[in-house]
Amino acid sequence: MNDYQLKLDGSICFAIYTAGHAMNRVYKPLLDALGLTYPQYLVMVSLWQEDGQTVGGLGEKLFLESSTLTPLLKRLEAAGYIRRDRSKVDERVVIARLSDEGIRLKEKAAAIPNCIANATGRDAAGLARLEAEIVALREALNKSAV
Amino acid sequence: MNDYQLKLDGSICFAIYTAGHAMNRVYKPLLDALGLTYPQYLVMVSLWQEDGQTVGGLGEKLFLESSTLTPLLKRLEAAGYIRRDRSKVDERVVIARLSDEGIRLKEKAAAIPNCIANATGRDAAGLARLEAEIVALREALNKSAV
DNA sequence: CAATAAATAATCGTGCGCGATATAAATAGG
DNA sequence: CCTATTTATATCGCGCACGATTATTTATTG
Repeated sequence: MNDYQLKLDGSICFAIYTAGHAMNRVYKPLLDALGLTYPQYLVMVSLWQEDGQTVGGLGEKLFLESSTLTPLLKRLEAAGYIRRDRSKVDERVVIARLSDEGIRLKEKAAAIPNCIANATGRDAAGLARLEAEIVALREALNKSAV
Repeated sequence: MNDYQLKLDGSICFAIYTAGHAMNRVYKPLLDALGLTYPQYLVMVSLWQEDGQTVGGLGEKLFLESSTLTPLLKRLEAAGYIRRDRSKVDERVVIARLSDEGIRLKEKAAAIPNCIANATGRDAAGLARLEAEIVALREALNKSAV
């Protein structure tokens, strides 16, 4: 029962891979205006939802390692959007907090989700349904990976 | 009508972004056994379907730039899986061809699509339907991007 | 047919993204 | 307490991935 062939078309993984690139191309001009990359934008969104998160906490939410986040957070700090402070309670922990400029940036970013939604050409219900399916796929893959 | 908020959950882009990472984690051990990365695997799959493709042709299929493909193809060549030759007809063009070892590698890779399909926990029909939706999303995004 | 434009790869710089490893702090055990 | 282990972040090396630029070849045009 070797049903699945070595092909690009018909491969859900290739579809996700290329959809991710396509998505980045849509975000790029919008994020350039804010001086952010997409992963940096994700960190900012996470901090706008809940300020003062640890590196590990952000990593769990965004599925990223400290080896990715540490330099990224340093760049956000250099850009003036966040501060990075060691926790007083536990000196191992680093906490990322929004700066005033980082807080102000939220308003400039507010229009982005609608721009992206428009670019997909789908209505809210269709997007929500598809998003739920992709999240379910992600969860299945994450469970399967040892 | 500012319906869409700055949140991670509910964002189809974040879902795709993280699903791509999850997918990579599943592929990694399978591809490590072949000495390939996922983008390298995509090039090999493309060449197994049609040997002797130009850099530009591969770029169109895989949605990648020459600045990504050139070094990647050089690594595949260094690994002994392909050769890179200038076209005799048009000296601007570089053609990637499978080596004997590259041809043999296809058999070792044959089981991978089934492994991945199993990891998704979905049946063939469900995967095909979801893949079609993600491809449609990709096309919509690519059209929207100027 | 020579000057110009277009096409094709390649190069360079920047920023992910991860695995492996290191460093330092906190906790556990004897 | 004092050592051993665990935890949290940081560092390093490698491979994408892209935009901007360059080099070379081919096609076009006056």
